[in-house]
Amino acid sequence: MRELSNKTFNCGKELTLAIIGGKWKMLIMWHLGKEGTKRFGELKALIPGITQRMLVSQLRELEEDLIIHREVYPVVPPKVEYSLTEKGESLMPILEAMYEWGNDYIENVMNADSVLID
Amino acid sequence: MRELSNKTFNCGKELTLAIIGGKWKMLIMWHLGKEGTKRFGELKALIPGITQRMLVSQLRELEEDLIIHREVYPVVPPKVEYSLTEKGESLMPILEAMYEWGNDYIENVMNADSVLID
DNA sequence: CAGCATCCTGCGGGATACTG
DNA sequence: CAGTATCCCGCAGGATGCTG
Repeated sequence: MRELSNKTFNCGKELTLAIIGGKWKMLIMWHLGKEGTKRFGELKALIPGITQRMLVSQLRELEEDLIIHREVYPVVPPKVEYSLTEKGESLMPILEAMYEWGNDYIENVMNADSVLID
Repeated sequence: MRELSNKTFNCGKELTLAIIGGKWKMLIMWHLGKEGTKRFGELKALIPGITQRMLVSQLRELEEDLIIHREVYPVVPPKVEYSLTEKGESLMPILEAMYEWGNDYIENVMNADSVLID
């Protein structure tokens, strides 16, 4: 389980944070969870600003943590598809709660609408 | 709202992550949410491994983001109490979900019991 | 007791170029 | 198309000492 087994946590929520906390991980999971299976190139197009290097590394870590599944098709040119595992799906309710809490915070606390890129 | 207003986010959940993502923030919120108001020194004692510098900075940021309230009593020696605001309370369900998901992950995926310090 | 002031380090993440 | 391979840098966070 990645370097996760080498680390210690004060509590379960820190482990959760360690898994979803990467710069682009929630975005990736969100797309896979809401829109289903995606190819590498599709994800790259869906996430403006991400570099290939970062997309690869974030995907690898999510895969190692058993959050996503990587399906390689032995064709030329290469075709690789990513999808959420069951464990990954089980994180969606948390992401949704964070999504709503964050949007509410932006509206009611920061009273701004333009903090979001999307 | 701290540097938060200077940054942009792809979506609400990233804002949420930016608020709770500090190294010790969830721990602090957890204690305040579960056990109520705490003094600075009590928090320090409750969170082994944290330095004074980090405790102060994490508390300041949480305060700036309106997650916790800081009550200063003008006495000698100083007495300062910290508690969750309503906004802070509204985060507890998310922390609890993360707590349970993480513990479940540790048991069923990592099948280990000793990853946790606590 | 509840801080602030400094100094320092690791590593998460960006930019760029190359390839089966 | 879906990746490696390098090089590089800012800053979150640790260590330590001082103070009203």
